[in-house]
Amino acid sequence: MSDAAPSLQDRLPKNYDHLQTEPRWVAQWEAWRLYHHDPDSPAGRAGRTFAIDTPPPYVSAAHLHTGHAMSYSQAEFVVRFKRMRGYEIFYPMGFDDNGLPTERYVEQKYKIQKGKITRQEFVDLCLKETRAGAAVYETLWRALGLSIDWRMTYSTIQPRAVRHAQASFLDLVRQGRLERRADPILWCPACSTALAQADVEAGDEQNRPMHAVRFDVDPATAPQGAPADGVIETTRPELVTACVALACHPDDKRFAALRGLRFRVPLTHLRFAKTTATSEDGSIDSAGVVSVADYRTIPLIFDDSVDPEFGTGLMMVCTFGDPEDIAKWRKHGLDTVMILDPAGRLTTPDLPELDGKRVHVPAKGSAVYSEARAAAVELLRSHSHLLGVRDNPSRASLHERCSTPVEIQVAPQWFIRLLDLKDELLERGRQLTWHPEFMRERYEQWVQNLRWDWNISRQRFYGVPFPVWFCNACQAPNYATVTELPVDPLMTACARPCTACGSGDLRPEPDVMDTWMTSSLTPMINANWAMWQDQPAENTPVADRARPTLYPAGIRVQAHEIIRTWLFYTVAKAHLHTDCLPWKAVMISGWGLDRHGKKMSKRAGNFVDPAEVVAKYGADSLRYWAAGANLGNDLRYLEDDVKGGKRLLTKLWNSTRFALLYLDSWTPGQVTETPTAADRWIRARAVQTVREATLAFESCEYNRAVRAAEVFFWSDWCDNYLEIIKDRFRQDTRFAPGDVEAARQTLLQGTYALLRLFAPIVPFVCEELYQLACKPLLGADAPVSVHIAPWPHDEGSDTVTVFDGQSAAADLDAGALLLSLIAGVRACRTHSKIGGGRPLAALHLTGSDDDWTRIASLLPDWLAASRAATVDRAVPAEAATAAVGDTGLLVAITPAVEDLLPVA
RNA sequence: GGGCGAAUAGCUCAGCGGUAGAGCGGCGCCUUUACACGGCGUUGGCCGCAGGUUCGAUCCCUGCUUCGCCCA
Repeated sequence: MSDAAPSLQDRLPKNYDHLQTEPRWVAQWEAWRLYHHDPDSPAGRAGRTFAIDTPPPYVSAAHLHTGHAMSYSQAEFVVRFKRMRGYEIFYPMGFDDNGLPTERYVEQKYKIQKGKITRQEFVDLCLKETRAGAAVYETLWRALGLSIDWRMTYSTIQPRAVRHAQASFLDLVRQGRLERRADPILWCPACSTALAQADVEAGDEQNRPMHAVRFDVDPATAPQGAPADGVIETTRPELVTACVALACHPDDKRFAALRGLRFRVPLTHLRFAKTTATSEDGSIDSAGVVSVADYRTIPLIFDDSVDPEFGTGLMMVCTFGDPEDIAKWRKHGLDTVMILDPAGRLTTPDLPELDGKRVHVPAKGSAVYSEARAAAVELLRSHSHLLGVRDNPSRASLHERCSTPVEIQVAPQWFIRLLDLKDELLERGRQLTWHPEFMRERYEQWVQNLRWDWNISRQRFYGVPFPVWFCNACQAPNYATVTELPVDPLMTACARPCTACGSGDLRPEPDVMDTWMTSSLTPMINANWAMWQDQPAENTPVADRARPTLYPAGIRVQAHEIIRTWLFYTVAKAHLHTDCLPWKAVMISGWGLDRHGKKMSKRAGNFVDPAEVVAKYGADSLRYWAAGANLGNDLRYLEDDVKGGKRLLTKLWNSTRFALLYLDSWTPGQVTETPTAADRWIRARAVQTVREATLAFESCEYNRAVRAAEVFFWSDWCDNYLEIIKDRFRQDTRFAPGDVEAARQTLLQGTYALLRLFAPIVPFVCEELYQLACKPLLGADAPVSVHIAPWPHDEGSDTVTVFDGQSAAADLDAGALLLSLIAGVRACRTHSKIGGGRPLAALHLTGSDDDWTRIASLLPDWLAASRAATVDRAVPAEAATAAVGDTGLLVAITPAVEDLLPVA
């Protein structure tokens, strides 16, 4: 027993207590300002700054689950690695607290609806909830040990972020990228707001029946012998009275005889149909009120886009059922008949049976028969226009925030023109470094399939206001100036008369911006892009000062489902505003799944509370689980895997305890070391492992890094090396002082290397052990914290900085043979039921003279590991033998006398 | 319908041209002053199916099947 045992017991208790340790380090790191960004540090001044852009989560509180903990941990593995590599890190946390998700959360929590509460009351509630939510998040992020600079926290509703969103808007106006026009737009009837293409998702496949509806030929247009009717099939029978044309493929022979005819729109004879002129600025042709004597009649158009195989091959074009309708409406200059109001109700005053009926059930999902559809089907049936109904599995387009089927409305909106930029945006996607590479395809596909310009108007309350007033006299938009930002036109009058006509009668734009208008700017917000033009002012708060060195950022980390939104919009904004990529690389993480492989979510109820896991197993254990994901792949939450993390912590604790047992009260370097075969082997393996882990971390493949480190730690370091050297520290006389010194040097440097390898993944236990076991022995230059210790591999070279970076093949081969010999003895022990702790009288080994020459240098370590006194070539005939790997050699043991006696 | 990913031991997953790996589980042994939250030994597999390329395929190519996701 070491003479320093008492003090050691105090410093390294038998068990590792994460509950006591983790909060202590959170506080200490904070006190040390370990994670504060310092642009004036040597690395910062040398241009070695690494900024990370992580998703500002919606702070609609209390929906946190281990999936969130997973993705933020994964981002942080890379941050910690980069920090140890000597980069000046910029790692802020953001909170996205504006926009629809927060509004819906507030609506549901307080059982209120927009429209039944004042705008200010509503905004106040949103702010209250977002503050509460942010606090919950921050508590968890701190508990997880995320190395965030909390001084740099931003929120998308704070003035700095609002200023960015508005400055972005004005810059796009300046570039002519923005336009306000009345166009058909995606619309959520439940949320009463316009949407962008990215806000829409495909619903599950459901049976949405096809209704066969007969359209009669207008007799006035029909020559002798012409067909009497045409039959279409539709899933939207409630929109029949909004039909403005029938369409078929030009080559479809079945409908050739219908060419030139007009058709009566069913039901429109009951009353006059109302044709609405919706245009405000002339972008829609005004059809005026059509005078219809009896039926409203419509033409047959021929269009390549009609699929002859679909339905009857004849389809109706409504204004508007889907994007295909819009395309044909535009291309053929069709009339506009709007029968749907913003709340999703039919407005057909001439048809009381349908008027006011809801098109969709307000609840989630797409009901097959809404009240409007049921009424329309009944009406069509009673007038003999409904020829049949058949099953038809298909998908609905849903608003991703509320799962309500989207409709199409026409209203003036602000659009960012993007469709003409597809090629440039595709090129940007190719310039970006993707981890993993295959995720680029998601982006490519999304950009290629873009069919809507970006509508950034939202008819909501809680969001960034447009910095715009309209002139009541001439309708011209009047923009705020950049220096006036942030501004809320609802609260602040325009500072100037109308620039177009000089009128002083201006009204604010009531809409707010799409939340992604702000979220797409996170790298620019972090760099304070909107302040780049400002004069540097001494009294400008640090948070508001321009930080152009942070842009473009080093890396963006996010999950795959928001490639089409967050990633895409951010790339687009950076392209438009700064003509570059917003970050050098992007790392795409997967989802946290439940044990059955389904995505974890609050709504589905299959979530696990990360705070509970942290309390039970420690943040390190949860992080260890998160590190198990293959990059880009989803990861199941299995408690057993978290337990595996706990096992690792315990093992690190115990092995370092062992090391300290023999390092305590040791002054390094007093004796010249003489490394044995085992020392040379483990050092070579350490170098090999560092190299492997570094390469993995470099490409964001943290799971490979962990695996490499774990294999080394568990199989080589603990199971073999530590066992081999135990005898060196005991009474054994086989080893010279230089051999013991070599073991001590190896213990210290190996432990230090291991703690650094694991530090990005399990930062708490590594810090604790570093402080206790390594720091006191590393001398005056020892880093304050393991988390700013130099990574044991130089960047940009192949230089491993532990054990002289030597990894000789001969040492590895010798070590492999040594391990085989040890395993042979262990097998013999098992056969003879003799525990590993019992000394053996002798080892016996077959083999030629050459074999024995080869293993001569291994004998001291082998005997030590086997706790045997001697080894010879006389294998007893009666002895059980074991093979030595695939060498063909056989090993046998002679137990100590006391082990021979109690054979029962 | 198009795209991406996955299919490997009972379970969860690595591997990806050269005789199949880990963890968990199972079985047996060892209570050994770092660790029983251990250790040692051991048991588990036509590496989804069918072709092709190759001296050699779990790995590359083609087709198919099933599952997940993205987009029509």
